[in-house]
Amino acid sequence: MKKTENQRQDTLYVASLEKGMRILSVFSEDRSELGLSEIVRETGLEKSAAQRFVNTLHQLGYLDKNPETRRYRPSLKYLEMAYSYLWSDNLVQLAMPRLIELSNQTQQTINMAKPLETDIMYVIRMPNYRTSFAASVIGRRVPALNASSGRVILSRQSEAMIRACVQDWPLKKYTGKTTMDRGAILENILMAREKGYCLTQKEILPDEINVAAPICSIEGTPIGAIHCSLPAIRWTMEKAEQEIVPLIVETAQAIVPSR
Amino acid sequence: MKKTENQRQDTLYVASLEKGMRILSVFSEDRSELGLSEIVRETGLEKSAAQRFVNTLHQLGYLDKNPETRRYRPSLKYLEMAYSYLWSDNLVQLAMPRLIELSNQTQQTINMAKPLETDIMYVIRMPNYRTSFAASVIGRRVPALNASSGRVILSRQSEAMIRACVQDWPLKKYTGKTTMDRGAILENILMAREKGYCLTQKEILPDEINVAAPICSIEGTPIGAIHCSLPAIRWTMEKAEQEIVPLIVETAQAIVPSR
DNA sequence: ACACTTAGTATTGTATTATAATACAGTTTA
DNA sequence: TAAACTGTATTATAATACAATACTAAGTGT
Repeated sequence: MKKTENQRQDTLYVASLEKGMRILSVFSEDRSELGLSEIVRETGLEKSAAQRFVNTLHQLGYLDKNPETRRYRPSLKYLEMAYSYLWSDNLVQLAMPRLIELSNQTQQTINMAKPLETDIMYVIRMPNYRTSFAASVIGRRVPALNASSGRVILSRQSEAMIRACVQDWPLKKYTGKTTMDRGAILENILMAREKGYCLTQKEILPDEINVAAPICSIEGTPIGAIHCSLPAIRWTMEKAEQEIVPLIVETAQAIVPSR
Repeated sequence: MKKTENQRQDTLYVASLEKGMRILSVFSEDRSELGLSEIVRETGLEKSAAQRFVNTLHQLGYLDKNPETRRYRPSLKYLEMAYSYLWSDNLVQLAMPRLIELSNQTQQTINMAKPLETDIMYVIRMPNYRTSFAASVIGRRVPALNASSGRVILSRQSEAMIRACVQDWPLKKYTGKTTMDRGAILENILMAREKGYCLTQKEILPDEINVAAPICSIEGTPIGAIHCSLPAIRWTMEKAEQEIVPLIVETAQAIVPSR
């Protein structure tokens, strides 16, 4: 065994726990069922280590085991954790009733997202018409620069910060129409900065118009965004601006977390 | 230190990981922000142990730390885990578009739940009018006997099994109208067994009528349920039976997982 | 403003516990 | 029918998690 490059080798760091969590987190959108050897491959752990940790997680109920195939899957405990999170986030609690209301009014798909590193993560989703599965589940991460929510959150930062982020942050090509031109993205964000909301088109899904407005703390720092997806077949940017924007902006502004 | 009652003391069980998970899972609906000492109290771990594990989980990004109060909260990683779970569950993937459709048609609150030990857990929720926060988030657990979904899932088991469960499983008093009479519950379930759906009233929320239908595998074993909540002010059991039941039952029957 | 309690943090020597290696047993592939 | 691959079980070793304890900071009550 080569000496691992573990800098944080203080006595307050439990390496075993890290390995266990590595296994929990190896399951993902495209890795939803894994056998032991696959886990070994994906995590880089020793076979015997993987064996012990998987076994433990199975006994604790975090991984379901298919006795036929001997492969593992995330269990409902994964969902229970989401429940704990959602209760701990008072922004979610504040926003929930208003988003339900908004979803009712507009009869469109409504989301709330929070910034997470260079991404945004969807924390509330209320689909209102047939969309991709990915677009209907919470916990999804998308590069902030790709999403109207991410852009409108960024738009509340200093202009210097915005420029830096637009330059450095990752960007992913989702559709043929995904803007990969960082200049255009900067322009879009600066526009959002002026107007107080962000409009995008066909960035992540081919036939979708998106409207987003920022949620800010009392001090003015952006902590999330509400966003509405509209089918581009039946909507135009102009119509969205007239009919949807006011509702989104008003709802977002009404959400001001106590602290 | 007394010799712990750890039966499963085989070499394939990593006790450290268990302790770490114990900390992750101590956060819940009513424990959403905890300091170190509180964690010590709630988990029963040694102070120094809690210190190490909390520290590790914080460094790994699973716990957010408020530098002011030095208290910890579940991080967005908790949500990311839900995302992994949802992708791994093909029942969820199958059901999602149909539930969106159903939510559209009925304009009522639609849920999908799965059995989990003696509870059910909500895995999809689509609120359509103002409800309690608890009723709008996934991952929530409710005793199976309390919920129409739980009952309708049970109703597809053998009558012997039903009787046993109705006798033994836990029951929680949510409202003044929550049925604590196990005889009445049995009757309700047997009725559901005949009719193929379950109707309840004011069991968990004071002004709510619930309609549930089972989702079964090809072999006929119940693996989940769809359920609709109606405000009792505007609905009666009869109206629900006429207008909602057919839609719910049809949707539930249309969901048959491949294997 | 005072001691006083409670909270979080840092350090260390020890042995308990996680460890890697390896052997074994089923399954699928050629 | 062998070969290559899975998952499972066992063991001796030392590395790592451990509890104790001391320290510091922040509240609490008188």
